[in-house]
Amino acid sequence: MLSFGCRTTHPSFRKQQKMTAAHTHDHLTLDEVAASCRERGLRFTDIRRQVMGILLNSEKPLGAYAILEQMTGDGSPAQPPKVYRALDFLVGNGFAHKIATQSTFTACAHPGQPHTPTFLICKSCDSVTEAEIPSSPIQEAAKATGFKVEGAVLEAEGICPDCA
Amino acid sequence: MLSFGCRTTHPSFRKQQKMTAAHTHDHLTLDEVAASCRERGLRFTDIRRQVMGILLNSEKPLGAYAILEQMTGDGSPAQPPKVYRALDFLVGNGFAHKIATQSTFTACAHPGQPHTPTFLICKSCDSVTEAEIPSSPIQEAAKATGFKVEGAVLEAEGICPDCA
DNA sequence: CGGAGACTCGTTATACTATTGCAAACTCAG
DNA sequence: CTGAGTTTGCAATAGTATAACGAGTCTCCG
Repeated sequence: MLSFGCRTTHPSFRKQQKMTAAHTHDHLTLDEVAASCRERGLRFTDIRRQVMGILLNSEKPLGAYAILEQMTGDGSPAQPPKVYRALDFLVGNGFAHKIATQSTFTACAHPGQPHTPTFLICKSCDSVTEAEIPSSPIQEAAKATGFKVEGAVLEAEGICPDCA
Repeated sequence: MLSFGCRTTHPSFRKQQKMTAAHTHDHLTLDEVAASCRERGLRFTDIRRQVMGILLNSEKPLGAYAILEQMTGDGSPAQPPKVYRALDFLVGNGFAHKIATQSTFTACAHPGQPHTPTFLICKSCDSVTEAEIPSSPIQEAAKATGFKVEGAVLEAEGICPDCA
């Protein structure tokens, strides 16, 4: 079951969740990220804010160079390390996720707690939904072998409800 | 629980499984792949055989260009498309897997049935073990949302039993 | 204040991963 | 043989990510 507050790029799925524009749990706001950083003693710099804003604004996950293209604000031609460093920060602190099978990045839909997101990627419409699996079965499978899991990537490709 | 016949790159783990050199289920042989191709009407060409051989021979997953480097047999400098086309064939037909988080490839450890492998990647010794999760939890999580899963990637990073 | 240490940023260059496009060669059934 | 479909050779290019290094900035603490 999807947790409440899941983030999906699929417009009509969002409608199903009966979210409102005013107070959506679809994702964070920049101010909330800023507050979280303040609490945790992290520096939410201009570049990081800019990248986070671009991710929050996007319907779909974005590649690093797609983000780069949107960073034309300051006049100087943005360089890759700028984006990758910001993404490292955002992913490392749980504000965004990397989708490994696509080499794209997306804002986190379940902020607050460290978690292992599951991404459901529609082959037909390219929408990506961040679901949450209650108790990770990977943990169990690994535990049986003595492997200590510190982080996991779960990504599924298929057909979303609206395309089916 | 790990299925019997799991393939791991970790030497001492292999020892725990009490595998023998003579008749190991650690992985396929080239002849078995060839036979499987014959059965299914697939063409197991020289290039594909060569790439499969390199994967089977390797302790660890290999990047496409690492494979390329080992393809010096025929004199002509091997081109990337050569390797990628062979890998597409091998992965597409279940003889090998791609490890998305590393952009590497490895021989399949559970041939015969289509399956969703789980890779346990040790941060310490870089070993990679292919485990198998009985009933995919992703399937269940997705089913609840109406998402139809056609393929999934499960990869966990952590510490293997021998490094712990 | 002011110095030390840690973190962040700008910049250049480069490494690594993967695909496109087209023509030639091969394979196999009819 | 012949034609359709597949595989290969080859050249170029697209896309993703990091290395290295110096300069600047923040914060803590004396």
